[in-house]
Amino acid sequence: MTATARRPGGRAARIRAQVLTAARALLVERGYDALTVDTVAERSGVHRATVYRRWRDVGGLLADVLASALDDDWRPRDTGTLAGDLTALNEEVRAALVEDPPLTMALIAASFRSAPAATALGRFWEDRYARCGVVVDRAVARGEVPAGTDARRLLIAATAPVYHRLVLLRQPDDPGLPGDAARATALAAAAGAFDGPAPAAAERPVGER
Amino acid sequence: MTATARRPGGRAARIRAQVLTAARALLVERGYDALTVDTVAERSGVHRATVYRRWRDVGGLLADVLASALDDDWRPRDTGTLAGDLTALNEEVRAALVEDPPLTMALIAASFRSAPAATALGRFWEDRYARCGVVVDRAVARGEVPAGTDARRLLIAATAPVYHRLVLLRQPDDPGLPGDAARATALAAAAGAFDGPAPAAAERPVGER
DNA sequence: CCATTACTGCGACAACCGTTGCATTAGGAT
DNA sequence: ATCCTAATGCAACGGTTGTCGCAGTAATGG
Repeated sequence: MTATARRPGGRAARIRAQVLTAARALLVERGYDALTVDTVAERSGVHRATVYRRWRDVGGLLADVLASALDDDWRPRDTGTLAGDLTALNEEVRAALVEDPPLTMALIAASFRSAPAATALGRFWEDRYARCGVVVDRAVARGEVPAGTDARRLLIAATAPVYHRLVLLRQPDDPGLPGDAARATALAAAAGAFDGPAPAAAERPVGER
Repeated sequence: MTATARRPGGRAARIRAQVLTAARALLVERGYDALTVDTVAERSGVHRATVYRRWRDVGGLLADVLASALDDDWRPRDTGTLAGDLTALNEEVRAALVEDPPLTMALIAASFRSAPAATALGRFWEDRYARCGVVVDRAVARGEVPAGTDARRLLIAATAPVYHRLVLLRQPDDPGLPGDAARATALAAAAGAFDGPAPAAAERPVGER
């Protein structure tokens, strides 16, 4: 008696691939406003009701898209200095937030309408920040920052201003912003601003919480 | 506070007051999800079509609510130190973001669906940051930070992590967060991290290439 | 007091959203 | 090969959203 395991390969998997592909394509081609369940269903050749049953709404679709985008091989650049690494990171954040079509903005917007999309986006960022931990490790190894530096707090301090100005404040894009925030944060870190209670050089996966 | 300059007092103004009052009440009583044009219309006793014609959608309603909320007498607290002032400010930000009903979160969510709501919210925050400039002025006067410190960048560096973690990352509320971000920013400011309103490329710290 | 103008109430309408009951089909198991 | 089950296709539905034309009414200006 096998437990009611899902059927891994077959029609279900094919349908899922069709729908997610259509959702991705519509998102980059026509933007978030054109992304309705009905549009995705029509584009993918799958019936409306099926999409509603399996994904419930657009947020569920985007959550699945996000989850399926977690397994890439992205890594932060290595520029040789903490300020340089953080600047490069912030440039990527900025590029993602001002790109057109506004894919990242669309996902953020969706996260306010759908709980699944919100948690999926949180997981995505969690993964990204975890991968960035190596940036702080390198800075510690170079002696740029104290050994007890809290990588998470440092990374958030560096990137948060970029998100804040482009996403929340909706101020016009400023090419100097990534570098400014990066250098200010590096300076603060060197001064010991992020000395935290977390054990130094901790290599345990950040997935737990 | 001016709606249509054509006929300031009369039925039009009365209708507007009824609708905005109903919108405010519904927002605090039943939350953002219950705030539809139809609900507001029914509650206010004004016809659906009238609300659609004058405000277009929920975002337009919230934009008007926000605009009418700009004239309060809010001022940042004076605690005697920069870190204290920033902590107090961040505590207010945190309180606004975790309050229930989630009024601030509702306005942020609305800003992703409606351009008028987005600009209105931007104006609101712009006003708030301008009022907070005095915090930096006091710090300069006390000699805590250099005279050329850019108040805007400092304030954003201090508050952005709070918004980032509670709004974008959706991490659980952390009572220590406001103080941590405030102290780190005060430390960075004392080290001269926010010197200069528009740092040129020539002012990059040594060691970066 | 009357004429003009602007706004509102009203009802109808199409479009869209999401759900449901039922028949059919495809996968996997025996 | 045949049965069993889960998933899909299909059609219809009720509810919501947003718009429109028309008529009535309140405010303004003479």
